[in-house]
Amino acid sequence: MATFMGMFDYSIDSKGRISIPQKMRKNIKPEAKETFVATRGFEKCIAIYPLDEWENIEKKLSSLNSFKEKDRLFQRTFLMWASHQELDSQSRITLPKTLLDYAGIKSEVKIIGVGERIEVWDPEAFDKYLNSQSEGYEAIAEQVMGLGI
Amino acid sequence: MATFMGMFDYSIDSKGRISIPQKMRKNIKPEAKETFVATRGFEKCIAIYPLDEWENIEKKLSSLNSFKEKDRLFQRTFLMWASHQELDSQSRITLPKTLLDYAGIKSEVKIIGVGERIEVWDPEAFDKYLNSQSEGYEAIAEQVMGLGI
DNA sequence: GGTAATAGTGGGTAATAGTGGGTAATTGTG
DNA sequence: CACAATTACCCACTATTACCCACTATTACC
Repeated sequence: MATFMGMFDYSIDSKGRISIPQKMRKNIKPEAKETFVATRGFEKCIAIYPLDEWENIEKKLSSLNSFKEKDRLFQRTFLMWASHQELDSQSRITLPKTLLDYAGIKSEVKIIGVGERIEVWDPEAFDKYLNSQSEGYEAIAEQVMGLGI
Repeated sequence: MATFMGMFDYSIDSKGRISIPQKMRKNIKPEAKETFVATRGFEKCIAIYPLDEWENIEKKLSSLNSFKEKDRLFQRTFLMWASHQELDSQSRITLPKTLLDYAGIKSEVKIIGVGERIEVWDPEAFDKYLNSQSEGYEAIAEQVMGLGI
């Protein structure tokens, strides 16, 4: 599994392009073929998966039954935000305007590595998200990681 | 499996033609032979399947028992809306007026990729559909995909 | 510490995707 | 059989995208 980590301040140019940090590029598998899937993330951000990771998600999706109403709703709302993007010769991808609008991104972004995916946030939105949490870092760690690591 | 995704704002011209977005065309298999089947979708939209995907649906339909009344009803209502459409030299297909009327489409449309099919919506109808859902994106994801993605 | 390599950023130009419409062929109708 | 109406086929325009080149600041290396 590609494990992305770290936090980077980058910028988006007038054509909607964003560089993928070299520290993240170097642990992308060759089978991802320089291709990513950009989609709406949970909370107000953009999520970017290398192709090989995305295919795991597609496998899960293919088990849904499109003759069921709730499955259809999820297929639609989940897939409508997604799009394939290939690295250009400068190691950038283009993010669709719909996603930039959703995430409230203007020109500066915060890129963070979150395990199997990369997230792109508007800097202010990210601060706001962190500050909106009532519980601190240590408290959440204890809840989520439970009995220890 | 051809996995269509993404959301596009397109228009229908005075002859009822609609372009198939290039991002969707490029993951259509050659055995689909530039042919699609357009039919009535679930909810207020038009569903478009590449020929090879449609054949899977036909297989499912053929497993129905036409000696049962309910099966007959479904066969009829499902198939009566369907028609083959081939791409023209500009990568467009013509949508029958019956379908456009059903979906309430005037001239602007929202095209969304939903896995094995492409859906065409009237923009307002699509917003209405999304807004009519009581649960948000994150909540539905958790329900349908279980423990998270 | 100085120099070379490279990561991140910006922008110009050619290709092409999306859109619109004209004319010929086809269909079906009176 | 002639006509109207629809459909198929072709050509043309425009906005977007893909591809390429260029610059600067940081990082790696000797």
